[in-house]
Amino acid sequence: MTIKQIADLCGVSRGTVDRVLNGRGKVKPETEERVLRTIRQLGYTKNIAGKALTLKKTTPVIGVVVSSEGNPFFDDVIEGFRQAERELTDYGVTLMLKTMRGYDVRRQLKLIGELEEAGVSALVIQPINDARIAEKIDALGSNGIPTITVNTDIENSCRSCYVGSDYAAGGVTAAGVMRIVTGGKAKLGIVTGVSMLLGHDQRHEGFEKHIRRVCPDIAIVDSASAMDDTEHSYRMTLAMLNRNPQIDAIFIVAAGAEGVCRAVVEKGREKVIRVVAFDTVPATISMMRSGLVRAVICQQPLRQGHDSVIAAFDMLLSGIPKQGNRIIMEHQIKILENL
Amino acid sequence: MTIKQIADLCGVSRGTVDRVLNGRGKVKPETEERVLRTIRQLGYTKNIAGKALTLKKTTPVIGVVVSSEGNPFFDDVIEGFRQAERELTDYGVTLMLKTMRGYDVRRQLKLIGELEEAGVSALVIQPINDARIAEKIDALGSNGIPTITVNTDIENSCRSCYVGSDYAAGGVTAAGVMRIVTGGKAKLGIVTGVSMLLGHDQRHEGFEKHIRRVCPDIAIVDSASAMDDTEHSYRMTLAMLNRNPQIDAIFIVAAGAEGVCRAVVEKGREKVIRVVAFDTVPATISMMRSGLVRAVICQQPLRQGHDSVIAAFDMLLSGIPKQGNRIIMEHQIKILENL
DNA sequence: TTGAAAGCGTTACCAC
DNA sequence: GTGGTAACGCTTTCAA
Repeated sequence: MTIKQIADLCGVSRGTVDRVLNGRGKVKPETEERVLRTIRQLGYTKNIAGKALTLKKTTPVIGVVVSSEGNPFFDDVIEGFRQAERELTDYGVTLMLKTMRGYDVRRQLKLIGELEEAGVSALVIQPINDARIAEKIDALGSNGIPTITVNTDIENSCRSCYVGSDYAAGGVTAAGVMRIVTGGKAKLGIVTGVSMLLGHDQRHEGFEKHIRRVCPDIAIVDSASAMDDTEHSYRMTLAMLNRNPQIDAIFIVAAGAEGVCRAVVEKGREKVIRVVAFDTVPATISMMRSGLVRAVICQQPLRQGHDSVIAAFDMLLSGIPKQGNRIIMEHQIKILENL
Repeated sequence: MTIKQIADLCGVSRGTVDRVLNGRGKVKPETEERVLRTIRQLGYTKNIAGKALTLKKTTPVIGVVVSSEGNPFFDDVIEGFRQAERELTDYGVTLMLKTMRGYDVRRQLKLIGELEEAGVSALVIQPINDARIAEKIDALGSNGIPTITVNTDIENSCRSCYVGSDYAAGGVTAAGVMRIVTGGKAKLGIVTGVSMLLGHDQRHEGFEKHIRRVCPDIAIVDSASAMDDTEHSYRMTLAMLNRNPQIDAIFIVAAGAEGVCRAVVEKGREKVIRVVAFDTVPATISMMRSGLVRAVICQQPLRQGHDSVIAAFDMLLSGIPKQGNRIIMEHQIKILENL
């Protein structure tokens, strides 16, 4: 079914059908009704090859906002953005990337505003889980600018699609890895993440619940807060190890592995403590090589970046996310051999 | 740079540039030279949006040949084929799927011939590693029909792209999993795969080499041949366990996990023997649930199917595989928690 | 409120 | 050998 066929069947012109399909108004109600009825009966879907060709004339810009500064995990995500951008050159699509440090709502709102000013056609954003951001996303949506959330999702907003991992499932996977690495027996310390991001708490909870359920001999003895910061996680871990010298395993919920490991080495416990962490950033990888980190759970940052931009493009092309409104990355278990 | 721009610059028509670009002949040598020179200088690449639109008129068919019968691993691969086919409906692309059982070269040649007769525009094939198949692939190539190899590759042919795993690396990953699952100490039996497929030997070799290099306390005491067949692997494993009652770990190189496990249970060794296997097929999954199989290495069959068809489509669209001539699936380590 | 026509980039076909 | 034209499906613009 093409627009032309619909038009012929209804005895109107292609332009009229286009106006109905895209809600551009200025169509007599009964004409609109007639068009809509035939569309419903014959099940029209926009042909993306045709749409792609016209899209090129407008050279659409996709805006991107991520808290990547000081967070090496995002190096790969951004590489994924760029990879997708290269794939989309034929469609005239370009990216406008704004990076920030930390999780300040006002700052994020400002960057979104700048992109809006610049006239972007779609948005890819790693949202802070805050009502003001959700509101902004909804406002953009009613202006015809779809938003894709990447890496972390946001509650109570009408974002078009989330691209990232299932954090709770990631926590369960990490628990399984811990089970195998420790042989099911350990005194465990947990280093937590950032509660401003929706995922970190979910991951932590998934981990603890599963450990308690299937590993009676793994005791969670203490926890420390890393705040996604190397220095902070170093000091907190050191304090934790001073409080609990019997700890022989550590789970790191999010960033901060470098600080944790420094503390472990400083206490001379690197032969005893088995660490399970998230994300294959350079620091984690080198500590895996040294044997301190036994396994890492990876959430495919490159693909997150790539797929989120492609999802934004799909929104421009067809108005619906091709793979549904949640594109979930599987967690990969990385050991020395498959780094 | 578009064909029209090139044409205008050379003072020829679009048709002529098209003939030069696609080698359709009937162009005066000096005209051709002129066109080629400007193309080289200005770096023309075909616009895929434009090409896609014309492709639709020809409703191209992609032919597929896989040895899927009796091999549940391929259920997911085929699901991936279908998923890609759905994504390509807008381009008028359809699939023509031929399945076979086992690895008979003549049979595979016959199926390829049938697809050629039917006028397919591109081929996706799980090739038997045999010179006759390689020849056929080359012959198709010179007739303008590109071939994508999926799941296993073939030596000495000019296939356009291989989509599948790196088998040697998969063997190394499996060795790492075995190292962790056994704590680095075991009497190991190996159940081998099918030597007609290029990958199985590579995987086996990658595994053994790595075990010998990093696990001095894992002794490889015996091996049995499974031939990708449940019955056969059952009998061979039983014989192996009778010969070597001290075996307490088994690595299964390819299919046949069900037979292996039956033999282990029959010998009453299911509490002692730790199995590491490949591919998350239903039988393997249920044995993982029962605790006999400790971990499975997965090579992303769904994505293999999907990406190979997309790669074939890319060949039709742009003449080169978008992601290079090797699309390598990462191996995923599956434990109970991330099945 | 609607229709007609041009254009996006490529290819196929027919005429010269 | 070569050029012109129509076609793929959609959007935009201009005219009515």
